[in-house]
Amino acid sequence: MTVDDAPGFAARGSARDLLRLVATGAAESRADLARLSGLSPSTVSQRVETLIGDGWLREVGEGKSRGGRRPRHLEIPGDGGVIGAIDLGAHHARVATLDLSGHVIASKSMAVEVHDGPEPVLGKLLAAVTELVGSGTGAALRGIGVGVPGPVEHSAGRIVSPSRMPGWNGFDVYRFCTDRVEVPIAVDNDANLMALGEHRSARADLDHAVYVKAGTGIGAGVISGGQLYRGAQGSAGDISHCRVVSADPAPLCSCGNTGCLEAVASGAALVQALAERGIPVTSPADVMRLVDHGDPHATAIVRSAGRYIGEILSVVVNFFNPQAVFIGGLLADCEPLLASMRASLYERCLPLATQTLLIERLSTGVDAGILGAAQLIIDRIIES
Amino acid sequence: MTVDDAPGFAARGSARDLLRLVATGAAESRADLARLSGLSPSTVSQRVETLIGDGWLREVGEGKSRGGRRPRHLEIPGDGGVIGAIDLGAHHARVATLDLSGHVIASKSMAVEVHDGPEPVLGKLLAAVTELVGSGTGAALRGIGVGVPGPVEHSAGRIVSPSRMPGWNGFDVYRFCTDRVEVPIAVDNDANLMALGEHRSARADLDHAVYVKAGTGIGAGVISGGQLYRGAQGSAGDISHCRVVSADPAPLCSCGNTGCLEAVASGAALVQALAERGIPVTSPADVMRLVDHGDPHATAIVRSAGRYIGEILSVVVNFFNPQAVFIGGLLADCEPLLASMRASLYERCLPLATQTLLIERLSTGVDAGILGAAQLIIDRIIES
DNA sequence: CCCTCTTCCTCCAGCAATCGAACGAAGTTC
DNA sequence: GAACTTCGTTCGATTGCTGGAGGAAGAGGG
Repeated sequence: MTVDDAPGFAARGSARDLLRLVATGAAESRADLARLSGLSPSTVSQRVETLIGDGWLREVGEGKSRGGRRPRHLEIPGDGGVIGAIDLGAHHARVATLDLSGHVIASKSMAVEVHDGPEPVLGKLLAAVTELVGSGTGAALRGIGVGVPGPVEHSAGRIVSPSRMPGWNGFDVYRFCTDRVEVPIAVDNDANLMALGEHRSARADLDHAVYVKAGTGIGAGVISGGQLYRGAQGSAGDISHCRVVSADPAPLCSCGNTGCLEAVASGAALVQALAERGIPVTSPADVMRLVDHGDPHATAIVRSAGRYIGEILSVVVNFFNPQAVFIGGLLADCEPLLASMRASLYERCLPLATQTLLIERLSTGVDAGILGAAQLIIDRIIES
Repeated sequence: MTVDDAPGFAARGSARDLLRLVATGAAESRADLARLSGLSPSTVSQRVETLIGDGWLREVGEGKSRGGRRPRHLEIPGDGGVIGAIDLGAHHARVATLDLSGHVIASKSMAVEVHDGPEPVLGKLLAAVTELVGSGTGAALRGIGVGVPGPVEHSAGRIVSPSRMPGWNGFDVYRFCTDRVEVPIAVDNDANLMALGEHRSARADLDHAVYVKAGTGIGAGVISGGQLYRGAQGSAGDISHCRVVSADPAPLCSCGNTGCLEAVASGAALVQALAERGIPVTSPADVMRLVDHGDPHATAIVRSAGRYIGEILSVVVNFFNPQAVFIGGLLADCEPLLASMRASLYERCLPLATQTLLIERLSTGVDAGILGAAQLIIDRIIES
């Protein structure tokens, strides 16, 4: 009512927040930090002092005067350590090293098959990360963030009943990694990491947003109150098995139900549907290529996928009333899909919920997942 | 990762929280408060002192010894003031007075028709509240909480594009009330207030829960992180116009779309559907009576309503992953509806999301709305 | 060149919230 | 009646922050 509603800004001012302001380039000096964080100059000064003492920040030269004393530039030291990131997909993975400000130093995509099972896949990826670290400047590895394409019990780092990861059920990714590498490990769902990465790196001003990952599978990550929202069991955002087609004959899903979103709109589903019509595709990337070449069947099927995703998202948008919906993953690059998803959302949501709703592609693209993985580690190691 | 995830408890310890512990009967002494709030005994003592000074608490006699010194009982004074509450429905309203601990002193149901327009309806209800206050102990009125069956811009107290409240669009309920009564006024959606009331009064331990109100219309309130979640525009929880039936011919909704949840599962929709089959019903209450009497048509239609609600809720549960789903409103008393809603949820949700999910009727019943209205006012006036 | 004004940053006193430890008050138990 | 519990208060100590004074360093005007 009128007066004293919560200000909407999350409480900015923790050591993490100050660091992020420097990392994103929003602040370059103590004065900047004071202005942006709302803290008093004295508080900022003393916080910065401890951050410098702990190696999180460094003074480096001076900036331009704005009519008075020159500000002393702050930056996050490049030699303060590197963070490893793994973003595992169904058919390929992306590994990277990032600096403490969350910027990518080196990255690499590689073909892996999730159904080869956890040990060989994770072993290969950990090796790739250590190789990237080794070929770098020699800065110490501070931790590794891991994203996997299935439900993760985040607090334990274990995989729980994934439908697209045969052989991974109950596998303890956290333990597997900590047994092999002696640094902090954080494991989460790929969609959650995508959400975290895009949010922190591109639109940290949003309080409530939904990030849909449409690749071989379909998932979503949720930001609520400026933070990653996980829900009661940590499965929040998992819209892959929402039923979208009630008519028979509805496609059978790997989860045993029929008409799941994943069974009609995921990359895997599109491949299967086209293959059944005799069109030779073996991967979602093939489908995207066909669409780019103007193949009518592929375009039609991609359009309907967008409609289906929009159908489920319309419920999500009405219920959650976010400020923005982002779409990422392989299928996000496909204009027809985005268009039909938008149409479906605008058609079926409350006008109140869509009047200022942003519906966009990820701005961080394929890097979102590894950016999020790094953020997870930064959050972990920054306090103490 | 294993270790330092957030504790899940919301920060307990504000003056509000202490008061609530006393109000709900969970704590009766300073020692209880210290144990339950996690604060140190000294902090509790001094907080309690100021609360007593401000008239929010009172010492009253001593309790039984538990092997040592007897605790001094604390209670919320009955003469500290009363709170007015209005819970407006489409065809009837409930007004009440409550004490500062949020317990109902007196309540009254009355027939009103929302389509008579805002001035006459609100005028009548405000009069009813002041009458209830007048017939009480003479304690001062501290504020009035108002719930209305449509979207409310909570920060302004104004109604925005309600589909079931002709003539109310844009009406400033807040101003109308403050112009007539010189006490704090708080306005919110009826489903939000139902959620707030049930959560605070019955299950304040839940962090994430969804409260569905199924009456003449259909709405939902959301608790996230122990707090009422409103979303970006304040329309969170509004699932009434989610499309649920893709088959033709889908019923036309008052919003102009077809197949909305409200058009197939609300009380109004059930009345219309039965009337079209020549069964003489004029209100949702009639439908409930028919179901109680075992009328097969009414039971069948109520079952399908439960299934439709469950269908939308399954998306909500997958996405939001709450600990509990509660159902309230007139239709909630109907066992077949609850049963088919449960079936639909269990069938279509991730096992992970439903394995510990509570699906229940409101425990505070018809009072939930006025309980929530009082909580809104308590929140407003308690600080200062 | 000097004086004034601005900006950046630090130092210091002080406030507010909380805690821990010590202690007094009041009871129970054996 | 001595020992042990429980309840509540008092009294520093700590923590986190703020505001103000003021020093450092520069811009600009006469």
